[in-house]
Amino acid sequence: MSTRSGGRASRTTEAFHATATARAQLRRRRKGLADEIRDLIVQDFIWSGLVPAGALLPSETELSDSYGVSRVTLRAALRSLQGAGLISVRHGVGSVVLPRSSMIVQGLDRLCSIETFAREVGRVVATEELEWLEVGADEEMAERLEVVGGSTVLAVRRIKVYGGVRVAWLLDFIPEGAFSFDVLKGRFRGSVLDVLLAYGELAVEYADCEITPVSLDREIAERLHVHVGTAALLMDEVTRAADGRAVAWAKAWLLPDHLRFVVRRRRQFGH
Amino acid sequence: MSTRSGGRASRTTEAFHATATARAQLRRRRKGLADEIRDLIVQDFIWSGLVPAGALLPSETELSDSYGVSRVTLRAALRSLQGAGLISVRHGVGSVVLPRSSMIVQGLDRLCSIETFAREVGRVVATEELEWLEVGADEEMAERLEVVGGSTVLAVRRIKVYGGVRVAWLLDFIPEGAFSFDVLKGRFRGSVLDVLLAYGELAVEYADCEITPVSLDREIAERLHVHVGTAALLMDEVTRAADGRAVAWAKAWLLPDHLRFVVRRRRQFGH
DNA sequence: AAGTGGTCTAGACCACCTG
DNA sequence: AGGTGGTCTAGACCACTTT
Repeated sequence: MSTRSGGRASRTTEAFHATATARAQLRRRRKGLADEIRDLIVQDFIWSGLVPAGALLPSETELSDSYGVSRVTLRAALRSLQGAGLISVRHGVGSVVLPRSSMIVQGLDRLCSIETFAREVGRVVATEELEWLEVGADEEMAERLEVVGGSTVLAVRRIKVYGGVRVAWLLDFIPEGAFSFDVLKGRFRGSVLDVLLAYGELAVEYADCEITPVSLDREIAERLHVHVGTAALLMDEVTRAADGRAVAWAKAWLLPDHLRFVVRRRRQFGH
Repeated sequence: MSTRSGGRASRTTEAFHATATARAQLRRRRKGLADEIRDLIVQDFIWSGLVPAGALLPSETELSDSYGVSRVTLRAALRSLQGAGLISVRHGVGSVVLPRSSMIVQGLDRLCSIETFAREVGRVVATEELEWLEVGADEEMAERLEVVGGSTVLAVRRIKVYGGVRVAWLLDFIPEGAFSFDVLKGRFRGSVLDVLLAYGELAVEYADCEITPVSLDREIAERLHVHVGTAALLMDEVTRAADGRAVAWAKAWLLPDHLRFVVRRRRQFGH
């Protein structure tokens, strides 16, 4: 077997050659060729278990031949996998599949909700004091969401409760036109992000998130039932679709006693 | 003048064409062509003030002709400038020079030093109150660095100063055997990480970093010349080589007034 | 020496924005 | 319509690692 730990999956490629090329013909192009090839590699070699952690993917030349794309495009796909922490690319050696992180805490670089994070570790986060409001965009909202001032924005506010304790105060703003307000309210189960992510047509891709340590002022401290001056993490992020459109602006004040924030910092090559 | 705000700097390129091409011939290649071109663009158009904030750089075709590189390479340079937040590239329009932030923006998922981030935006951070100590590993150090208790550990402490203001208190621990203490001290220019990253043999790959908002206690508040209770970000991270060995443990207390922390949260692939 | 990834090029075509 | 950025290709050569 050519996919043993440490071996290269050369011969495994052959089985894919014909079908991969055919599949590439059928591809929908809205995502960019490199991204599609990336997803195919993940499915065909990593998720399938064909190449286990520690083993090498087929070489760039083999992969580019298999999928019928240029080596430049194939390399863009590998670079993407590297950026996601799925493989490590080593000069003169090959692309090593990395072990899946056993991290229990949520990585900040993953775009998913507190609910999803809790569910993954078998816990439940409750939502309290939920409020929906339709407001006119003030100057800050207009700037962050890239809409004209005064246009309608849906605001959602609520408290997150975990193990009977208030752990976060969340505030979301969704501009009119980005997503149907009615659908959002109907499908809402505590997280705006989960609804947006579930809608493929919206193509939500990423959020640029700024992190600031703050001392809670009276207003928010009262909401969270903690003392004024308690240290908290403020996450301020704009969620964007693949085309760069802003689809939501979220602010979250998070208490560190019950939530841990972890991020894997990786060495960069392209810089 | 073609570099007025909102205008394109077309004609300004002509002046550079001859000299830029000549300079490109003389370049040293150890940095990668795209990175060198990026640096030249920053010097020639941005730092020089030739293209003010809000105005457009010359087009990609013009720039690639000027510097004598392919458009692919030129685009890699622009992508890099975009990643550093110096320009905004807009389809069908051009590359807009962005106003320079007085804050140092740190992409949390990138493993690089405060010094490197500052340098990328043309700023400098200074190091003060530097102290080196060799200590025996206590229980916590032994656990984090995965060494036996009591083994020798090199500790480095210092304050980071930016624009005359104290912005961070840093503490690093390096276990014996991971890296020559003498080489580290000799090459140290303010950042332990930069020395480690520069050593290819060490193969430093990533750091797992935990982020916590804290209210500064008296000891650290005094070091940073701020009030007790000031909000700060505590970053606690273990830096690891490709083979998983721990090569350093760092703790940093960072004041948010002059440092910004951003992270791009990405959707997970496939589903 | 052979095979791998790293970089760069010239050319082509497409999608987007603006007059 | 014309210029801009966005993407992709085929081919070439270099640098690194392993045999």
